[in-house]
Amino acid sequence: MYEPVDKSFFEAPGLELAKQLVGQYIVHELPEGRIVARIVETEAYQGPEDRAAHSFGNRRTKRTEIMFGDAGLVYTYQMHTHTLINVVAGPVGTPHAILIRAVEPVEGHALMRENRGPKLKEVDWTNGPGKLTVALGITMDYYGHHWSHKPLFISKGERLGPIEAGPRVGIGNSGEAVHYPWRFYEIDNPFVSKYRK
DNA sequence: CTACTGATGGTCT
DNA sequence: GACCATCAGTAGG
Repeated sequence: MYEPVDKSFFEAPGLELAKQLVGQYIVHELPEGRIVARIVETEAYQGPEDRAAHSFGNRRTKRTEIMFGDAGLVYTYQMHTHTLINVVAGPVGTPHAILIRAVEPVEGHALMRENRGPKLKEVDWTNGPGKLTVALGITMDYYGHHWSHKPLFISKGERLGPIEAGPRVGIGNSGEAVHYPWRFYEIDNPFVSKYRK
């Protein structure tokens, strides 16, 4: 069924990996059941040159430390009241990361509905980086986990439609980096967090 | 459909 | 004490 990808999957350069992640499955195996979701939107953050990255200028703190480690590690962090989740990219010492911005439910719909609340429509369960972690049951405890290991892992999926590149979301004060087209998403997929004019 | 806004708490200086 | 890689709500076209 669903098996983790090989560790070597994560060795691609940051921008390449961000594109390749679109279409892959995130699988979370919980005692209550299995949740599977397809990645439809990602963003690449490439410290130390990227003003918008937490690791800009090789800033190395308790929070960013994991990005200096192996590709494929899980980088979680808190944004206001939400948990956001990333895939570490680049060789050891290069603090790149890919933010998972939106996914599409594949399996475990009942669990996701339970996690997000019975009043919400399915499209609102996972169409944003802070929403999908709640839906999938992902917490800060996964900081430093590896995406090739159970119970939370990336599994081979399929690209269903063409993807498009555009500027990243929510990084207002980042100078030139604001315009870099480092956001990748499946065109017309209803779970993509937002479309720009 | 878009645009704006208040709530929110962890992290870093 | 400032700064957010956000969300849910509301108001209006």
